Parts: sequence; structure tokens; C-alpha cells
Amino acid sequence: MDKFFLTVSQFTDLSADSKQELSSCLEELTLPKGHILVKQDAVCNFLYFIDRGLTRTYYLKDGKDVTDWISDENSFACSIISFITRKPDRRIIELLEPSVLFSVHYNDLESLCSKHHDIENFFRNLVSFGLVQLQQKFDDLHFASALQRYQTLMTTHPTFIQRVPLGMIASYLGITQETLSRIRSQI
Amino acid sequence: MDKFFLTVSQFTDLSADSKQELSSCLEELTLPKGHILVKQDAVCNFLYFIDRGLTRTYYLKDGKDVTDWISDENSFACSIISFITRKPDRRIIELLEPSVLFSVHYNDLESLCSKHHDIENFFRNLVSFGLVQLQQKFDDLHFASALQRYQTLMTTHPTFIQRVPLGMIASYLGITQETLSRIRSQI
DNA sequence: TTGATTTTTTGACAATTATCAAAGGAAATT
DNA sequence: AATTTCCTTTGATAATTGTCAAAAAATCAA
Repeated sequence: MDKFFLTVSQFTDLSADSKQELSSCLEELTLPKGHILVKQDAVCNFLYFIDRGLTRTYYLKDGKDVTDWISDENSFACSIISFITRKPDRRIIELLEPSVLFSVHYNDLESLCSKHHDIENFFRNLVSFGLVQLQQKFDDLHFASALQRYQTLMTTHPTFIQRVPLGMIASYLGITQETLSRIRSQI
Repeated sequence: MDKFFLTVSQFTDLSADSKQELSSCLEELTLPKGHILVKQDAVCNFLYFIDRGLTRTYYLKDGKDVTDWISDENSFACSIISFITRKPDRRIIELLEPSVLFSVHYNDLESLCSKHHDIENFFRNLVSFGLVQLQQKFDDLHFASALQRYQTLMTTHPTFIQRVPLGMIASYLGITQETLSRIRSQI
């Protein structure tokens, strides 16, 4: 749980009391590769912190597998739209490696937020950071070539290239795996 | 200011006290078409609420004009990355129509948030909603064809097609204006 | 209204990326 | 070690979209 609170401290300083209450809402999970955290067309009820391992968020678009997001150690994962809107979503979250996670239930998160102002501030900052990250990823997709996008990924997340199969990286970048394979052979 | 608090109430119920303090931090602006709200490579210090009018957020990529976001009545506008990270950004915000806006300074927003728990909750909800919107826009760009993206825009923001020049709509959708013109002639 | 400016459309051609099909490699399981 | 499964590469071809250039249409201002 140390890594969790170290990550939290990058967003906000929590009081001892708030830390205590927050930690009592966390559940530690040790799960195997391939485990499905969030099923298709389900409501995502948990926010996950990744202590060790790797998650992939993806969905099926006309039968094709589209990788939406990849999260590694010391970051958070959830099916954003579903978690926030409380509605089912097509996004599936799976583990790409055996992982150790901490989960918080949506209801606990909301009651922690209304009870503790500093926890509400933490989550505002966390969501704000998520928004910045998504905006940067959006910019990349908006008017950068496939090669540029691959190069951006290599600098921002160099380990993904080792840890994630090429086909998943490709759809994460918005291209087919054949195109990515050809781009790689040209570098 | 009525429209502002009506919009706020869709996210949170604020106490009379909080409303009072928030409204005293708002500044009403009446500005002409073409006015630049945020300059290139500047820090965006204000969050704007659009009472009347239309804003466009764009940037120059290799000399080309790329429309990033369009905001109309009863929504908010700011240069997201800059406003949150407090760093300069290439994004420019201009008015596409003569507009009436309410602005809040970043510093005021932060002090309001630390002073009033309910205002912090409002902004957490606002940022969460922004994240959901951006995720939906991202999905659209990720694996939908140019035609599909245009059709999505026509259903979600039908007025934009009337109010915004085609070239701006095109780059908002991630395509050239020639391609959009051809798509339109096929429908 | 008329000229100037901006916006939109059209055409010809090029570049990028996708699709379909198949072959090679790598990794895991028996 | 052999077999099955998954992952990656390569080739041929097609579809989509971009680029450059110019004309047509709409809008704005004097």
C-alpha cells in the first residue's frame, strides 16, 4: 500500500485521518494474467490502482479488437465513461500480466469525498491529471502520422513495446498491426 | 448570470453562501467576433462560461490550422492542459461570434475550492464531465471513418454546421476541408 | 452595388493506410 | 522434443484521404 500513498501524495497531502479511512476502503487483489476486471457492457464499479502488473482497456468495434488504454505500475485504471456516468460501456479491462491491484468501490469513493474535503481535492486532481493525459493522447491521434505516434509512444512508454503484443500497440495507436510492423521495419 | 448557475446546478447543489462567493469571483465580458481569449504559448488563467456566442480552440501544426474544440452556449471553455498544468500551450482560443462570457481566474477557483467543499465538488464533477466528453470524442476519432465522424457531429452538435466554417469543422474532425466537402456532396 | 475577401467546391494525382492471404517465428503446453 | 497456439512479418492489391491548383459561390465592406 506504500506505493499507493506515494502516488496519492503526488496529487495532494492527505491528513492522517483521511489516509486511515481511505486505506480501510482499499482492497488488495492478486490476480493472474488474462483475468477480466471489467466485463463488456457492465458498469465499472471500481477504480484500480496498479501496484504491480499491466492492464489493457479495449472494446470490440465491428468485430475488431480496439485497444483504448494501457496502464502500468503506479497508475490507475477504470472504464472512465462507465465509472463516471454509472452506465454500462462496451469497454473491457483485462490483465496483460499477473498483477497486484488495490481497488476502491465507487460508492466508497463518493462517500469519502463528501466526508473529507482533502480526499475530494485528491480526486479532483486525479481526474484533472487524467484529462490532461487524454488531451495529449488525443492531440497525438488528431494530426500526427502513424510513425510519429509510434515514436511518441516509444518515448513516453518505452516499456510498453516490450510488454504489450504488437497488435494491441497498433490499435492503441489507431492503425493496423500490419502497418505497425512495416513502420518498425523502416526504423 | 442565471444561465451560469443553472448550468452549475446540473453538477452540484451549492449553498447560498458558496453561490454568493462564486458569483463575486465572476467577471462578465462582452466581446466582439474574432477576439482572442487566450494567446498562443501563453498560460491560460481563466475558465470561461459561455452565456452567448461561440469559441474555438485551435493551434498551428506545421503551419496548418487545427481546430481542437468548439464550445457554444451554456458550456465552458479553457485551454485544458495549460489551465491545469499552469504551463504555456500552443492552443489559441478565439471567438467565432460576438459573445457574452463569464470568467473565473484560476487562483480564485483554487481558493474557492479550498474554502468551500461544495465548490470543490462542483469542479470535480465538471472535470469528470469534461473527461467523459473528451473520451467520447477520442473514441470517435480512434476508429470511425470520416463520414461516421461527420454524422456523429451532426447529431451531437447540429448547430455547429451552420455556425462554423467548413474548414474548421474539417480539422475538428481530423480531415481536410476538401475531404469534408466531398463527404457532404455524397450525402 | 461593386469590388475584395473569404469560403466552398471540383479535378487530377500522390501518399498513406487498410484489407486479404499466407508464411515465418516465438512461446507455451503436453 | 513435438505440437499447438499465438504473434509478427511480408506481399499484392484496394480503399481512403491528402495535396496542389483553380474555379465557383458566398460574404463582407466601402
